[in-house]
Amino acid sequence: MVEAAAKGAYHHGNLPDSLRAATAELIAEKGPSGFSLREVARRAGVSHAAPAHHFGDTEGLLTSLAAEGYSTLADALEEALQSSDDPYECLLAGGRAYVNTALENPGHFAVMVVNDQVCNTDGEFLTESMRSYEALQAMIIKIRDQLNPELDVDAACTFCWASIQGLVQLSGLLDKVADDMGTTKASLDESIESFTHLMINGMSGEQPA
Amino acid sequence: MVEAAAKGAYHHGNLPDSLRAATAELIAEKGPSGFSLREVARRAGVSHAAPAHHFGDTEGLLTSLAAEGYSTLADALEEALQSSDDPYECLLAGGRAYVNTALENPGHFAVMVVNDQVCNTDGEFLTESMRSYEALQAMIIKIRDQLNPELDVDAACTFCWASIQGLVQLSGLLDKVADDMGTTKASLDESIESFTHLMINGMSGEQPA
DNA sequence: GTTCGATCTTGTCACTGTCAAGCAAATTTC
DNA sequence: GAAATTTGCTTGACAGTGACAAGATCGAAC
Repeated sequence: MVEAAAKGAYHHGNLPDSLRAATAELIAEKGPSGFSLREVARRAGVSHAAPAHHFGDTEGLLTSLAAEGYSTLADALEEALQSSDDPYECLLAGGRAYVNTALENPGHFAVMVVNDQVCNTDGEFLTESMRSYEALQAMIIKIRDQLNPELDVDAACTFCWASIQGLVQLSGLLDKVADDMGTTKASLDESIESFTHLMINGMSGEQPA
Repeated sequence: MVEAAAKGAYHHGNLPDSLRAATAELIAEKGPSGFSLREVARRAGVSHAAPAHHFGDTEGLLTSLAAEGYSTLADALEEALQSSDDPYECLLAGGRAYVNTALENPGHFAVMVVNDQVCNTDGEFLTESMRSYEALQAMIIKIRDQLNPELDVDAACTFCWASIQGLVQLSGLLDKVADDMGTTKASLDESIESFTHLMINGMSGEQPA
């Protein structure tokens, strides 16, 4: 507690962080089903039972990884939220932030989105996922205030969240890593734009220029 | 091949079907991570290696289950497609069909949506998932023809698919089974309506009555 | 410099997926 | 209608897994 960095200086250095990193890397490489506590321990250079000491069990480790992912996502969304006052631009920035974060953290997102091994009542998990949700909510409120005063904010939030999450999934970002990160990223950028347009104007609305 | 029903009459009766059913039940009970080949074999009353004979390995069994799920979904979507000529009513019927099928087949949907243990290049899997996608596409074409001639059908399909899939996920239909099926079903019905409205009119559009 | 608690290791257990070999029943072949 | 063959399933084995218990080792506090 004396030094700033000393907080994380254990025998190993900082095992919890190393274990999370190893887990993210492993899942990004082999997919969620390729995960194993023992392999993670091996990669971090510790014995097979070391993870249990910090995270209890598999669920504990994966939950912690998911919380870390939501924390990163929340930061990105909050930044996007303040990037513009125009509701369309703001939502677009949010979509880009979501997708970019997913691309940069495939191992995290694989456990964040759908994973029955994650405890979604965990404190830090709840805090960070709520922070992400609230950033989205603020974007939707901008839309309500400037475009449609009668908009049901809750319904719209669920709608946007589901849509963007579905997009990330459909793009195959969650299984094995996209080896063609380049082309994936390019087509995703287009998708984000068409999604944003459709979310705001709907399928019956006028088309973009 | 002589009799109609004889095709499935093995020692056990019809092991492949029994194994799929046991798998769906097990996953619905304990979630995808609670699945085990040996537990499935136990429930079907056969030895631990019996499944391998029909499905090769875990991936084979889960892929087969996913294909079965998409087949059911495609049937439901095709029925919804023909339920109305009104594009809004048709899409609404499609959304209801999707959600109802998911509710009635939680074990199937848990492996259909996101699962790196499913081989998505499998023939039957491809056939049935394409059949589902094409039913949705036909709905979107109705929208284009009657509401918005300039609609990008492919983009709209991806959008709808992602949205509805995201909704099913967010509703927690894929983890553990919803024990409160009643209330879930009711709130889902509302969600489907608001989703359909938002997909067609967008967040900036006029609100429903 | 001893105590004490946090960090990590070693050893073990029941369980898992997969493979190889064998058995039994059904179907074919003559 | 018996022999041969294919199909359906069982038994046995092996390396790997998650979780637990007990012990070792290190850092810090006093």
